[in-house]
Amino acid sequence: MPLPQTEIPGRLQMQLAERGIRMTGPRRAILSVIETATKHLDATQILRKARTLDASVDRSTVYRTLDLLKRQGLIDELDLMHLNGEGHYYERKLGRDHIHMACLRCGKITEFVSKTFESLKKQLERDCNFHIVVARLEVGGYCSACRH
Amino acid sequence: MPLPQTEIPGRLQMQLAERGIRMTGPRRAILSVIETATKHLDATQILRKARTLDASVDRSTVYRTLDLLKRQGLIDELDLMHLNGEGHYYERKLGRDHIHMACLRCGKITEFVSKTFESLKKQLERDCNFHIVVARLEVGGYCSACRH
DNA sequence: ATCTGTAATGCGACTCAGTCGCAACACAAT
DNA sequence: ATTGTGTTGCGACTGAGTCGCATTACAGAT
Repeated sequence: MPLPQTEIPGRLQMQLAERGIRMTGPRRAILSVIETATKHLDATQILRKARTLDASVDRSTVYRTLDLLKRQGLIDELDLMHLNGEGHYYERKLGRDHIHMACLRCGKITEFVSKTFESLKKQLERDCNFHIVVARLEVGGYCSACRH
Repeated sequence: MPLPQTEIPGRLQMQLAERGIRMTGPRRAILSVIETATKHLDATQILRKARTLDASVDRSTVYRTLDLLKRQGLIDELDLMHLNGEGHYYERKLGRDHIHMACLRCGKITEFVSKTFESLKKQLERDCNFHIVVARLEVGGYCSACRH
C-alpha cells in the first residue's frame, strides 16, 4: 500500500476545518486512526482502534464520521471482493485512484496505479457524457505467489 | 442493459447440467428469474419473483443458488454503488465485462463496454503477474440528464 | 419402474453490519 | 461565561446473509 511518507499527520482534520466542519474528540480519534492506518480497516476495526485514543467513542459515531468523510470525498469505500464477510473497508483518498487486486487464495491486497485507468475514466466521461465522482475498480484472482 | 436477444431460455440450466450439477424445482425457478430479468435484481427481488413460479422457494435457497452460480462463474455480483442499501445485485455473466455507471441523483444504471477496459485488464495481468478471475468496475457520478 | 445414496431444501434461529430517534452533551462564536 | 446548534452515546431496531439440522427429491444403477 503506497502511502506517501510526506503526508502530514492531522491533514484530514485540517481539511474538515477548511470546510468549516466542527471538530470533536471522537472525530479526532477516528481521523487519526484512518490517517495512521497501514492497511485497509473496516468500521469495527476503526472503532476498536479509536477507542484506544478515546474510550467513549461509539459505533454509531464511527459510521456517522465515515459517512461525513465519504460525502466530503476524503475517503473511499472498498469491498475488497468481500473476502472476509460483507463489510466495507476504508482508505484515505489521495490524488490518483488506484486499482485493488484481491488474491482469492491468500487474501493479499495489491494496489496498482495505471495511466490506462485514467484514460478509461476520461473516455467514459466523454463517450457517455457522464460526470464521474467516484470510480472503483476491484479485481479478484490469483497473485503471483498463488497462481498455479 | 444490452442483453443479447439471441439468448436461449434455459441456457443457465444447460450450463449447470454440462457441469454435472443437479437440477431441482427451486433452482429452475431461480435460474429462470435471473435469465428473464430486464434489470438488476437483488436477492430479495429474486426470491419474490421465484416464488411466483414455485411458491415453496426459501430465502436460503436463493442465497445458496446465487453462491453456486458465482462459484461457477455464471453470474456477477454488483454493488451499484450501494444507491439503495447494503445489498447486492446480480446479473448473468456473458462474454465481455462491462462497466456500471450509477447516477447519484436519479439512480439510473448505465452499462458500457470498452476496449480500453480490456486492455487495462491485460496490462494488469502482465505487469502484476496476477491471474484475473473477476473484475468489477463501478462508477458513481452524474448522468447526462442530471449533470448541471 | 423401483430403489438408493447423496445433494439440495425448508425451516428457524442466529450473526453481523449498519441505522435511527432521542435526550444529553460539547464545541466555537459571541 | 453564555448560548445555539451540531454532535454524541445509548439502545433498540432493521435487513442482509448464514448455519445446523431433519426432511425431501433428484438422477444413476438395478
